[in-house]
Amino acid sequence: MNIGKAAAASGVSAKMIRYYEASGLIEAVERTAAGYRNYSQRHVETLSFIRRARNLGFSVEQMHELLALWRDQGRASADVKRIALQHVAELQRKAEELQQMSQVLTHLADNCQGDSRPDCPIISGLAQPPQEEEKGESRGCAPRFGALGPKDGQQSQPD
Amino acid sequence: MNIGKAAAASGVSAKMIRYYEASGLIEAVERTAAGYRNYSQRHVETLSFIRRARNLGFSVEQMHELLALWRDQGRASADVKRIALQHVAELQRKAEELQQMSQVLTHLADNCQGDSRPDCPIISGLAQPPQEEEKGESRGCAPRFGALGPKDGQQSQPD
DNA sequence: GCTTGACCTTACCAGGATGGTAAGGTTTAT
DNA sequence: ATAAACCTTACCATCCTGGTAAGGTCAAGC
Repeated sequence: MNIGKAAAASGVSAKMIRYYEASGLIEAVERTAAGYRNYSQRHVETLSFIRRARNLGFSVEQMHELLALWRDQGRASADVKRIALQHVAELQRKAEELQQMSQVLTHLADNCQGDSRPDCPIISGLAQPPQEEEKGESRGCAPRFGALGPKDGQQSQPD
Repeated sequence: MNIGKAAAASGVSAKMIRYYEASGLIEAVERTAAGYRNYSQRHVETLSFIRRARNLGFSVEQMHELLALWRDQGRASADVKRIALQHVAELQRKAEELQQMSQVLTHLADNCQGDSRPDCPIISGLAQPPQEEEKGESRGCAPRFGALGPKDGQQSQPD
């Protein structure tokens, strides 16, 4: 099957298939007399594997590792597990941060009247346009975004 | 404060601060007589938010929108709220997606013996086509990747 | 004063992952 | 046979990020 079919079957674009080949993630396949790449079902499986790993957020770097493990069936699964768990930790961290951000934004929206008045806490609660101090006391209802950022201590008190 | 200080305080590299400024995501700040950018605490807040949003995978495009909410004081708060809630929905969606990914990977890793045996479910789970329908019991230990929502339907039809 | 090192400025270049386009050859279907 | 659809390579573009270079500036110390 040519690259178009393989792309359709695997969900990886032909463009990316060539890219993966060029970058060494996958091996070059046989060509027809005309120079067309010729893929087998096995290749499609590999590509599907790659696509799924990519969908899961694995970097190409990590896929390199995973593919090596995949191909070398004799390898200890502990390696695979290690890589996967590393990724899980990362995913968890991101998910939590998203949740935090969502909560803050929701809180802001909850305190927003939703009418036509322009004094919305979503606006006042977040930094002003990067135009100087603007030392208005943010209308009182401003939620603190510091809650989101464990790292920065204070805010809103202009120098 | 200098760009370096602002970078350290916000977690956004000086490089990226300049990039964000050049690309219009943030406005240019005042300069000292020598041309140094001069940031206030508020700017650091904005930058911190940008950093978080970036960490969470928001595109610069989306951040543009988010930042526009804060900047456009004249906008009716209803609009702000609506847009903010859209973003909340997106945050939630992303968080859930990440959680799903995390769960799948965790599940895979849990079923991975971590010993030297080569039959690791992470590998086979990734290799297996997303069986959306799940009409066959696969091979028992195969985690369902369809849950993760690969959008493709089929593959594995040999030519 | 002057020197030194750490900082700032701009302006480039690179790289990963992906998409687009162009120019030309091939396969296939009408 | 001709046209459409496909393939090939080779560029270029994008986004975001980091690196480097060449030069200006600030804050310390002698």
